[in-house]
Amino acid sequence: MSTGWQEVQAEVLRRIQNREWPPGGLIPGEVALAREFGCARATVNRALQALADDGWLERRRRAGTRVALSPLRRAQMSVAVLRKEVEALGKTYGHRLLMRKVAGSLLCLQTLHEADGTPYGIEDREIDLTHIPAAGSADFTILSANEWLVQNAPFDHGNMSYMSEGATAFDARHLECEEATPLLVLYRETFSEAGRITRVRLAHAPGHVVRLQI
Amino acid sequence: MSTGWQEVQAEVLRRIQNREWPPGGLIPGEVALAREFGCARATVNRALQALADDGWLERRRRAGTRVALSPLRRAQMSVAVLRKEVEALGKTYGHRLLMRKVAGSLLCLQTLHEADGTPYGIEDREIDLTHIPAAGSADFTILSANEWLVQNAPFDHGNMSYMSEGATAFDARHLECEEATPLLVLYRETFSEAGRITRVRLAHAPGHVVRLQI
DNA sequence: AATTATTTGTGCGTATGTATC
DNA sequence: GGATACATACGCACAAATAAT
Repeated sequence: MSTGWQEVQAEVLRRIQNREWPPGGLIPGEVALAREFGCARATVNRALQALADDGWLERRRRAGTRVALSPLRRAQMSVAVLRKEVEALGKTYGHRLLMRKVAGSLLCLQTLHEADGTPYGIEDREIDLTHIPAAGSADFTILSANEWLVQNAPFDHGNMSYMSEGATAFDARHLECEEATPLLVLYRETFSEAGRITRVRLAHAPGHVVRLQI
Repeated sequence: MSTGWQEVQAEVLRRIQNREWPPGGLIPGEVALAREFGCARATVNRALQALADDGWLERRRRAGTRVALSPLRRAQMSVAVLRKEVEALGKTYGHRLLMRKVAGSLLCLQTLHEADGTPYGIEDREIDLTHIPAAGSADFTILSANEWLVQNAPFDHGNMSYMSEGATAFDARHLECEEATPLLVLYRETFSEAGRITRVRLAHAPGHVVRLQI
């Protein structure tokens, strides 16, 4: 057994997956494992730490390290830059600013996103100009608001929701589908310390799929 | 400045978010930061490592550490155990096995999931008995197939897709909605080394929302 | 209820490896 | 090849949490 923490991690993971160490079971302490693997305790610690971060182990001082009861697997989803999403499909991205108006401190935008010239999604967005004043003078016909904000308005936290909705008349007109066609719709809000930066509703074209690896 | 790696991490993250260290920019080396923070280089290393894991930094030997160009924020989504999902809403979970049949080496199951007695989702699943023979004799009326598999069939990898579909006649009957009502539908496949363990289609009740924090 | 023993958490200093400029 | 910066190892020490007594 060589002495890298990644190798220790791999071996421990193997034992978990092979049920040599069953879910809920206590595994040997760090010193014992270090002895077994012929490495320093810090190396074992690094490996177990990483496995705990990934949800395979649950560690508590004095209580020891247990194999997680339900090794919850997680999928990661990034906050999409639609241009990259489209280009990843091998298609040409385009977008058109359909509407821009200011209502009080809110900048309201409607943008149609296209892939190879066909509608990809229709976006309805509000940006708070008190928090992002630069947005008032940005030219969203060049860089879409979606991409401009990712680059220029770093956020603290936010939330996303996916829902299934029937196409509204507005959706149907721009996505070139029948009204009430089932659409995958994304809502997203992002916040800085000061408050909400932007809120967006993005209705994807019919048949759109959100894929995740787990 | 105290000397914990978490504090170093917090301070570095603050500088990234405040643009004191702009995207794409090179940040000071580990030794310099260790000097500044008055701690060991290993402590700085731990902090930067963690930030790199979270996508804030990109590190390359000899090239130094840079602030990620697009600090892509990621949302995590766990592979749902529906019972926990329902209970997290403060509702009572229930499930009913509607159909069980064996076709060749495939075990086919249909399960209705309920929250407080109302339909939550309708699941259509195939399990490969050659890979998970124990599934053939499991009683899925007690523990749902969803939960049984999470506990008994650890998987290597898999994929999930979310789509928007109109309710089929089958969906509509069990979810107590009109046909063609827009539904959020989840498809998931999981694999072990040997091959595909299970494939599932889960149609959520109308109005279902998938929420993610970012 | 207080004490002790055990286990993980995390720090330090140091040494060496390794990729890359 | 040499210099540089990160990657990761080692051994040690002490802190913090908590199970066991």
